[in-house]
Amino acid sequence: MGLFHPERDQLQLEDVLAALGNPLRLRIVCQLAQADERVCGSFAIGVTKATATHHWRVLRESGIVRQWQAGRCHYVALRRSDLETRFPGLLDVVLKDGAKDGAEEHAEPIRLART
Amino acid sequence: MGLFHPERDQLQLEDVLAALGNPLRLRIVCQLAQADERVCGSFAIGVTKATATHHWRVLRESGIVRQWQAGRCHYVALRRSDLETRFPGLLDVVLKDGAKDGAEEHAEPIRLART
DNA sequence: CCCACTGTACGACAACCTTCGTACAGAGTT
DNA sequence: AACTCTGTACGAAGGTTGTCGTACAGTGGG
Repeated sequence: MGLFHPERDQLQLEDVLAALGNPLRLRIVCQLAQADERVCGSFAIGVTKATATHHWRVLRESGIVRQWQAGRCHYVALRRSDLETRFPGLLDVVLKDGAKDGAEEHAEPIRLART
Repeated sequence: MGLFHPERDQLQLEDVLAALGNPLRLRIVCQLAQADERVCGSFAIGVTKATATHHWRVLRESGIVRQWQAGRCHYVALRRSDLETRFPGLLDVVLKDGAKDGAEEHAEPIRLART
């Protein structure tokens, strides 16, 4: 069950905006921007694994993130250069705004709800 | 029955992105950007009046456009400076992308479906 | 080989979104 | 006053989204 990733020139602005137009996904992207890559499970997003999988899929299929498996974990990274090529400036706008308010991760993470 | 408009400092990036994350509204915004203000009914968007009202409301309540009544018509305009102040660069990104593909209005407008 | 761990697959459910038709409200015209 | 025109209000239908629980698949460690 390979993970679908759209090619850079298939990215649709409308899909990217729709993916970012959700508070949870917007926070995830801002958190992710502070590292080059991270393990999916390391995010303190306060939803179950099933829900998290759903949101990762939306982010991946809109072309915002790339995911790959390594051992038991899935890694995830922002597709910075692809986004910058197709929609120059967009990521800057989003991240700059996210930096203002609660983009920082909690010192005491919420972790997944009920595992 | 006044039309609700959020203040500039109440605008939420997430709402703006969600509003733009719809093909119809994205096209409307790109068309609207080519003029300072326009009559709502002058857009060739191919949906009924009721549906158009819905989309104008989403755009208005997210803070992307301002609407006001003059005589029988409603006028609409992009809130360029408010958007630029709160999310600098965002509108540029969106309009630049919209300029590539079908942002131009049809010479032979579709007009409303079934009036 | 069996267990623990990370994440996906699937099915369910409620909430929301998009669209429409119909009815109505307000403004201008005749 | 009656009519037209633009757009809103409301309710309904159908689709999509966000969330969850449960079950399963793949990997690595004992």
